Amino acid sequence: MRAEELTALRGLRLFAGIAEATFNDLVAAGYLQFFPPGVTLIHERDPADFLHVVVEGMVELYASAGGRETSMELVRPVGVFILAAVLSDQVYLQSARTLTRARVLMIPAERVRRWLAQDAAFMSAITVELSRSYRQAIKALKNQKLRTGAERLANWLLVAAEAQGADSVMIDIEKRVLASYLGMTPENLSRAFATLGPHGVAPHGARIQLTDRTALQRFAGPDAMIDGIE
Amino acid sequence: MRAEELTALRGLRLFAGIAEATFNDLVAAGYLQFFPPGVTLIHERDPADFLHVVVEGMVELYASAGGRETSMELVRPVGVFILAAVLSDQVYLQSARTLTRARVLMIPAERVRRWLAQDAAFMSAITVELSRSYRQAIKALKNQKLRTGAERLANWLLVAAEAQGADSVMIDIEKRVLASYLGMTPENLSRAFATLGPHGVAPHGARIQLTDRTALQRFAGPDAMIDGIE
DNA sequence: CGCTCGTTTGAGAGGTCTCAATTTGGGTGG
DNA sequence: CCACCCAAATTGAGACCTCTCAAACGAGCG
Repeated sequence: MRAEELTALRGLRLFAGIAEATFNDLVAAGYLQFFPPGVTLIHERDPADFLHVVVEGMVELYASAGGRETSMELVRPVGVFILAAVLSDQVYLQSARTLTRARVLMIPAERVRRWLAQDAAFMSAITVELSRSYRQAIKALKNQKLRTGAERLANWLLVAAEAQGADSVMIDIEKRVLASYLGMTPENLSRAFATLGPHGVAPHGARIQLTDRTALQRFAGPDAMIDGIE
Repeated sequence: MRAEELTALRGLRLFAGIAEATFNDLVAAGYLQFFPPGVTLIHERDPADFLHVVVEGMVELYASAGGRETSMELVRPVGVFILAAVLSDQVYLQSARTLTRARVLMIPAERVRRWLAQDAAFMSAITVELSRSYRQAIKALKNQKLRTGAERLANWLLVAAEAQGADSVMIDIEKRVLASYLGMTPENLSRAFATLGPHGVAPHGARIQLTDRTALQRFAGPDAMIDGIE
């Protein structure tokens, strides 16, 4: 592993303040692997064997039921996923697949649980990370129950514009994935973009021009208790 | 506090295995109060001052945005709520109000955080509870994104029937609250019941007769990764 | 007995989905 | 370098689901 990657890993909330020995052993016990795009890393309903850390590339968490499927979360470096299943030694509630070529560190669940009991700082960091995940899930649920599709898209664009610090948003995932993440069909995403036209949104392929941020905000009704990132 | 209530509290996952001194101090520091129905206990956006435990009655967690409101969770004895906000010293993402006359134990957040650092078993128990809450939120999100309203109702009925161990389900909350919890309007809940008619569901006021469990299951498509309780 | 509030029913509008056809854009092989 | 090809994205039509507004119904309470 490259030094800068190690540094990035060390910077994870999950490892904040934990003993050097704990960190080193966890990373040493982990398998760092490259995966091509489209590979399923974990399957819903399987027992949680590894804690996964995305070091490079992008991973999609998704879930299925009754023949339908939906995107639950998009994980970018450096991000952890399926922490809860690992901690309580249960089955995964979500599946995960690579969206791009990706580098993933997989730490044996048993090892995580062992250090948990021995390193109070690690336990503490995990609690923080778990709280964050929980609150993010609550926000996603509110987003889904309290807004229409077009409103979810509008707010997503505002957050993305903020993150990219520009007057336009570059969408670096397939629109079908974005549609699923926002809880709609690809067809509906296209129509949602059309709906946002009068509110200062002009799509040019993957680059979305925001010509009137104020109008978009008026339509979107952003709310820190839904859109806020912690 | 009555002895049986203390026992019930002690049985909470949250307090499993923690030191007697920790438990006693937490309970002693808490305020145990009766509230009439319809009282708002906590407000979204307020800083988290107390960890709440429902000892008696029922409490609804709900959230608002853009003039809309939705029911997020129904907490019965003995249940804890807003744990994540208390742990990370943040604002509440949800509001809470009593649905019935209710008895609630409120433990100062600062006290919870203090013991957290001192009692490893308490920290561990909190991690378990937090994991459970997180997974429940993920399930709720899947339920919302992957099912129609009628399907959510059908699965809710199946779970309730299981819990009540009968061929009929007694709904002990207002139907408008159930509708909001299931992510629909009261009008739509009525229509959802009508939709389930051909699948062995016959409502008689608050008592719902399930005349054909097999047919209802076929319609509902129950899934342990959504409806399972942990 | 009559009021009030929750529930149900009805009608119409808007949102969302499916299926199908067309267009666009990126990648490959000639 | 270009033509082709495939997958993704868009557009269109119609059905279904869900919401709003309005009115009728019914149970509980004064």
